[in-house]
Order: sequence, then structure tokens, then C-alpha cells
Amino acid sequence: MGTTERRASGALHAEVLDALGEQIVGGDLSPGTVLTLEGVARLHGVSVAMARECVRVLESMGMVTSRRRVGITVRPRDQWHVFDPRVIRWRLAGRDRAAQLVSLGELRSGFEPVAARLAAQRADAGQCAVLAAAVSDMTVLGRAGDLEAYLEADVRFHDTLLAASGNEMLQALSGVVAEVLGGRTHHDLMPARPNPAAIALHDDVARAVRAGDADAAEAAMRAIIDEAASAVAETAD
Amino acid sequence: MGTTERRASGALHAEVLDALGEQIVGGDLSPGTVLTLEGVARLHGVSVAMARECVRVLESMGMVTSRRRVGITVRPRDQWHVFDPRVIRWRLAGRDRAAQLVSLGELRSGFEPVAARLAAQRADAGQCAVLAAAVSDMTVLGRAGDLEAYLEADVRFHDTLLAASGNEMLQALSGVVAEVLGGRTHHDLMPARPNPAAIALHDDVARAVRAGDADAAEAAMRAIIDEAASAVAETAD
DNA sequence: TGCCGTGAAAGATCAGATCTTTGCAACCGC
DNA sequence: GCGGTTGCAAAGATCTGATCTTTCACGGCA
Repeated sequence: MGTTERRASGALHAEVLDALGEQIVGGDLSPGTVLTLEGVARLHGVSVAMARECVRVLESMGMVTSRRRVGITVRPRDQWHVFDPRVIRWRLAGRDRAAQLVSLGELRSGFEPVAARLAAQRADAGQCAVLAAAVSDMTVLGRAGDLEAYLEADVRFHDTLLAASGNEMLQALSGVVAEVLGGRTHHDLMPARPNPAAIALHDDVARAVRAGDADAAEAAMRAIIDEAASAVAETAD
Repeated sequence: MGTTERRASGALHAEVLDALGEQIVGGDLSPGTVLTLEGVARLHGVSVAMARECVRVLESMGMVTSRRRVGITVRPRDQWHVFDPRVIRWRLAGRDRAAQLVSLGELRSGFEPVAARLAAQRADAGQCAVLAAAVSDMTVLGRAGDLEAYLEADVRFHDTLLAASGNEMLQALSGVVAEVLGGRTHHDLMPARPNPAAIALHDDVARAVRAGDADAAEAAMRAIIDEAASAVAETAD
């Protein structure tokens, strides 16, 4: 899942767009580089119209500008829309991966406690149940040492929490959390067996949310993130 | 500022795109609505190619999907890339304005304290100087009751802080802060004369950042946001 | 030296053609 | 009568190539 956007329809567009995006993000096309529509078209074996469509999308992401008589100019990194899922994916796919994970992690440390607080005020019964189930799964799977399944439950927990915050912007960040958690698991930054204390903290969050205790939920979530940070630091050393 | 994207180049594209975006965000085109390329083209008096380019951009923002034999379908709100500056702008421009400001405010309460913490660890001398200058300006302008200029200094303060965090994703959220602060000022949610205590808190942040005291910076920023929330609640009542 | 005019490069926009996929409905056999 | 099959046509996907417009760059002129 998630290799290429779609199989049949819009395949060409997605292909060229991904190729260009990865080249820019990966540094093969550094800021200031100037392309021409015709050049892009020829290089990727597509028509100018198709190249234009891709460029328009890139432009909408702040990654290039198009000017008459000049061409397509790659913009500096600080102009990119770094919250665009595609940009995140490209960065994670390239050499920028480590930096991107750090950024996402710092970001997460900001918004997840807030989400927990809001969730405590707004979560419905179904969401509380999903949270509890996820914690339960994490406990079992963690004990069994099945890191992959554990990750799934962990992601489910955090996704549900963000959804329960009732804030669509926080909810939109669920991909960020999934990436951070997945990156940790898939880069040997996790202990062989998840820390039981971490799972207990998840349980604390779930209980606080169900109890409607915003302060406790926020605090427990903050503790989760602190624990994660120190665990990674420890494993990495 | 900010009426239309650009005057001369790419004007048509931006116009049609904005029109479509505002229609979707504003609810004139509710999720599930199906359009055709030709319909869009005719309705806006542009060629099919142009309509396609706009649709491709909308598609890249998660606002529509395109399927053969069906047409262009407007996707439900929870699929939109709500961090895209354009989506934010469209929402702020339409009837969704209030909800958008609430979302942005909640979000801000999450990431700004973290940004303050990071800035305390990473800000350079120049950034500290800008922060101090902004606080100074806020003091003077606030006393004078010049809300517009005060706003500018306030935005400058927060922008600089986010930039000093050294995290490009936090930095990318400076537009969010600007919108929240601007929205507050331009919707009579500010007292006639800014609260001196709030300005003092900004000073606390600036000093903590310069001193490299991450905990103090984070706490002071959290206090700023709490103050703002209660001030708005008070003024709104 | 510096201003101005002119040509060409490259995007902006359009018109129309061909190909592919696919929803839908008519059709057929059991 | 119902489920599967087939075939038409609608609508996007992609391409080709033409025209218009802006603007950089170079060269001539004062």
C-alpha cells in the first residue's frame, strides 16, 4: 500500500509528479535550478500538457515557480508546503528522512498533548472503546514481542485519539504520527519488547479521556512522548 | 493584499482555482457533487485543458477525485488537506471562518509552546534581538492604542519565534499564527488597549529564549495562549 | 554610459483528436 | 424471474500543434 498513487487512472501524472518531487526534495534539482516545460516533457517522455499539469501541482505546493521567458524555477526549501502529505512522503523517501523524522517528532510533541486534552472533553463512547481496545492489543502484542502488530495497535490508538479531539486539523496530522511511529519501529529504534511503562501510560491516557479528565490526559500524553524520546535516545546510543 | 494570486501570469488558472475552491469550501459544491471537466470549463469560460489543470491541483489537495466515466467528485471535508494555505484561506474567506479560527487556535496552543522551548535552545543572537525589538514595539504601540501596528509587531514576534525554533514545519505554521492574531484583532475580540500583562508575558518569553531557559520559555508561551483565550472569552461575552 | 527598441525564447491558453476505462442497460440463457 | 454477459456511450487521460503574450537580452543610438 502506498507505492504508487493509483494503478490505472492518472498513472502517468502521478509518476511524473513523484519523479519530479523526489528529485527536488532529494536535492537532484536544487533550489534555483531552472527547467523548461519542454525539457520536463522530453525527459519524462510525456506531452507538454502533462508536464504542465505536474508543474502546476508542484507550484501549488510552493516547490517551483513558473515565469514566462524564464522557465520553471525550483524554489528554496523554506517555501515548500511541508505539511503536504506528498512532500512529507518524498522527504521520508529520500536522504532527508532523518531530518524529516526529527521535525515530525518535535511537531508531535506539541500537538498530541493538546489533542489528548481535547479528546478528554469531546470523545464519544465508541472512541473510548477503541482506545481501550488498542491499549489491550498493545499489552498482548507487546508481551508477545510482535513489533509489527504492536505498531498497528499503537497507530490505531493515536489515530483514534486525534480523531476524538474533534479538531480536523489535528486529525489531519494522523499521518504524521503514523510515520513517526513507523519510522521508529522500522529503524531499530525500538527495544525488542516495548516498555511496559509506555503501555501503562497509554492506558492512563485512555482512562483519563474516558473520565473526561483533560489535565490528566494531557499530562499522560506528554509523558508518553517524553518516554519515547528517551527510549529512542537510549536505543540509539 | 491577497485578492488574487498574481496579476499577469497564471491569472486565469488562479482565478478558476480560487472560484472552485471557494465554492467547495463554502458549501456551494457539497461533498458528493459530481462535475465534469467540460462543465467546469464552460462554466468558467476556459478551455478544458485549463479546467483540467485546476482540477488536478484540487485533486492534489484532496478536495476532489477524478474518475473516468463518472467525472469530478467533491470529496468529504475530512479528506481535504486542511494545512494547505489555500484551503485555510478559502475557509477563512467563507462561512467556515469561525470554525477555522477555532481549529487554528487549538492547534496553536499545541505547537507554539514547543516552538518556544526549541527556540530557547536554538535561537541566534539576531533572532533574540528581533524578539526584544518586537516586544519593545508592542509595549509602545499597545500603550498608544494603535491596534493595527500592535498586531504587526505581535505577528513579527511570533514569526521570529517560530523561525528560531529551527523546525521548518513549525516555521511553516507562521501563517496560522498570523491568521489567528489578525482574526482576533479584526473581529473585535481585542480590548481597546492590549493587556499589559500579555505584553509582559511576551517579554518573559523573549528573555527566557535569550537565556536559553527552555522550561521558562515554554511556560511563558503557554501563559500567553491561556491569557489570549480568556481575554477572547471575556471580550466575546 | 545609459536609454530604448526589437527579436526570440518560453510560458499561457486554446482547439480538437484519439484512446481507454467503465457505468449502465439491454440481452441472453437457465 | 434472475444472474451473468455483452456492447454502447459518456467522460476522463493523453497527445499534437497552433496562437498569443510577456519579458529577457542584445544591439543600436544619443
